[in-house]
Amino acid sequence: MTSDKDNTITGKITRALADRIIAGHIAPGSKLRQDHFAEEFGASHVPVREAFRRLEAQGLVVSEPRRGVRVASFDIAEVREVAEMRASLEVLALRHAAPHLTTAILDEAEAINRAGENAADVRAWEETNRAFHRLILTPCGMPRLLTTIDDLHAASARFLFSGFRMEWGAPTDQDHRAILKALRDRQFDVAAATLARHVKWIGAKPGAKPRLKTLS
Amino acid sequence: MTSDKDNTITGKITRALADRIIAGHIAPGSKLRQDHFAEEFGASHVPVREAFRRLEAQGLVVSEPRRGVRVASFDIAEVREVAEMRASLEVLALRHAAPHLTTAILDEAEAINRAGENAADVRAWEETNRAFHRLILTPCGMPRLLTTIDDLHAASARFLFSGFRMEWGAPTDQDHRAILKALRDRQFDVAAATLARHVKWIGAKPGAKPRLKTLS
DNA sequence: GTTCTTAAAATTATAGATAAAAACGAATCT
DNA sequence: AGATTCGTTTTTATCTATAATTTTAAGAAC
Repeated sequence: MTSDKDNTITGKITRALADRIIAGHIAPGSKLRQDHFAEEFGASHVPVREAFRRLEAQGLVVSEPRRGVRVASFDIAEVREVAEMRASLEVLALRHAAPHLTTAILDEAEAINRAGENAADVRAWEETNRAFHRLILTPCGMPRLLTTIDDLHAASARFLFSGFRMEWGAPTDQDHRAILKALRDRQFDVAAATLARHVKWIGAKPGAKPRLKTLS
Repeated sequence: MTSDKDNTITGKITRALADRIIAGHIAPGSKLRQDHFAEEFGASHVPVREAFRRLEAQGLVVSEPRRGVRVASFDIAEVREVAEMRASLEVLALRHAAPHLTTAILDEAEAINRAGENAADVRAWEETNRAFHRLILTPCGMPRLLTTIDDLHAASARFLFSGFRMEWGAPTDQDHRAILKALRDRQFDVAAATLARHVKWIGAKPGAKPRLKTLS
């Protein structure tokens, strides 16, 4: 989260490109030409370059000096890496958020969870999934941790959208329910363990086709 | 960790500014004026702006649109936050690195540790401390995790250098030795637990003067 | 047919210039 | 006296233009 509302052109380009990359609209490894996007957004290439730097820091693009930037490609190893990082950090966040979780928050989380079960497509489901995690983790009051988790969520979502269509929904929502129940019962260790397993499961899914190329 | 060797002007400015901010040469909250640094580095302000975006992602500066960037200020809460994140992530890295740790690596780590005991000043000690951690964690083979840890190390170092002069050295090096011993004995859980305590200790140090202002 | 060299085209990286927004200060009004 | 408004000045954000570097392609030599 770079800023509250970033009305600057750089911010708009950053968000637009991030959305496209995450949605898989632009294939991994594609060259991103600054003039192209400058023309598309009706801007010069200077803000485009600044947007590239932000995306680079987010891990969505890789930049080779004097050679331009490409959409970051990821293999199954990196997906697992992101999943493990998420597991560690979300558990940390949950530990600190747990004491501040009110019944109202848990009720809202349950509502989001129910909405996720009826999600029409992967995109909508991912939206509610992210909302769920964000809701129960935000009370930890650790902004740097939350932004790092957000970046990891983006990477996860990218994988989720990229070509591989697995059966999504049921199992994870069961996990969500189990987490909420443990939180209501004040069994924080159980909640944390369930959360860790839940997050890692995404990366360890055997059904994932490893047809993603690694070019670096 | 933007690139291997970043000969571009943006890279040079980024490193120079990061060093100064970490070393405490520029006070937290100070405005960073792009023209000023453009002139100092004999460059235009475009690469300066790109450097700002990188530093922003690293958490070293905060940027308000149309208002410029300021050196990020940090209070004791954020120091603890960074310490906890480091603890979680370094433990994760160590768990994956442990199986690949050779005797040669551990010997080198011990040599670095010895060098750290004779460090003349805080700066030199931090250098060896970072080298130690990096050496035993790199074999995990998780690049994203390692760069995130590097960023957290930078934040930690910033706190270490900022005004507060505590007795450094002895206790942490004992921790380092304990970690190495546990690794040699293949007691990975002990090593991980010691590492976590060691990292958190930095942030929890009661001797730290909380005279750092938070302006946000 | 392959490979090396060389030239041309495309693209990146930076500089210089312009417009717009915010900070600062002075003068005026209450 | 204090507050407020208006204008000046500083600084940011962006655009246009230029230099340098890489990639592409063509042609010649082997």
